[in-house]
Amino acid sequence: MTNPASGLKAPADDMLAPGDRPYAQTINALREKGLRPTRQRIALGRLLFDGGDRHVTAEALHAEASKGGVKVSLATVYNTLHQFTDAGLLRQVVVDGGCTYFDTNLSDHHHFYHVDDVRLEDIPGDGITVQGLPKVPEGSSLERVEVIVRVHSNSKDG
Amino acid sequence: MTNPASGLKAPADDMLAPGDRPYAQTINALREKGLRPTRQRIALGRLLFDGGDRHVTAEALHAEASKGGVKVSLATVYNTLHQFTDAGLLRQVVVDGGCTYFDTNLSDHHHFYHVDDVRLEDIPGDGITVQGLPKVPEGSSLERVEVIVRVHSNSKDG
DNA sequence: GGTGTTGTTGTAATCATTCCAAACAACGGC
DNA sequence: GCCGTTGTTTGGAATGATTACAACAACACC
Repeated sequence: MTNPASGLKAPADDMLAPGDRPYAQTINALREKGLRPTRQRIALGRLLFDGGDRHVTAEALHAEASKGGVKVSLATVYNTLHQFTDAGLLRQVVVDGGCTYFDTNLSDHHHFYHVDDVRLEDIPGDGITVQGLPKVPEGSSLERVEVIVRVHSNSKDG
Repeated sequence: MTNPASGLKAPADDMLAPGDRPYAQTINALREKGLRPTRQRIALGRLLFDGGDRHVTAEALHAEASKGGVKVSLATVYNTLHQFTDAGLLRQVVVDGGCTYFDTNLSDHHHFYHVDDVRLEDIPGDGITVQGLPKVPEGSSLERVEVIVRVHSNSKDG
């Protein structure tokens, strides 16, 4: 568990009665990041961080929230995704001009990009190393090395 | 010279009188790709391929053409960049949701992305190897492995 | 409970890009 | 060289993701 956002997961606190403030951990995690634990942030945080690693777009998360009965505007979804990113709870991944993906997996890893399905997939195992990288140019400092493996689906029906 | 687009470079043909059809090579190169050698394509091709490797956006190329007295619409610049890409004369590089870059360097290489300047730079030397890549997922086939080294400028005045 | 601060919302604005139908230009045959 | 055919260009409208904004709501603190 290397994800600092794991504090947003559902509380393991079994002393909580069902229906009683079940998001204590979520609330604390948000507070620690200096984000007020609002209804919207809590709901989006739970969608993002309950369960495994995810790659979401703003539109997709908004749809998912709406479907789940969470009333939140698209503008707030964008705001929240950016705030979570700034707080280090999410990572932005760029693979395609069309839209921006946010990745809940913060560990050092890379991606398959399924060009035909417009879908992102973590590259399992952190065994990837990039050899032969030159020094970064004068006056620059390294932020991150991204490896994106672009793949096509070779389906017979495509 | 591994660039198939090199045929678009200015003719070395010194038998051409100045001002006389100086674009014979360009015209042939376009024809070979099944593209009618129009005034616009010739002009954009020369901007792109005369001189060293380049990374351009549609907007930037359009501005450059206009500045150089070439009358061409933005729509045509977009069309032409995509046609050149389909013809294998250009490569598209995605680093940022904001806009699409086209790279005249077709050799197997990677990029620095200067986040603060919104600028792309070839990584010199093709010595980069990526180790430990897993097989591509079932039903998928590899298109390309992209390595993007994201760097910030550590300027004192920024 | 009043009040200032922070967050949310709907809508308008922005920006890169694509779509479209009409005008235009290159080609091949004569 | 002229002409019809076909591919290309064009301006402007449409699109789609994202951001900006100003009004409204929730909260924190006294």
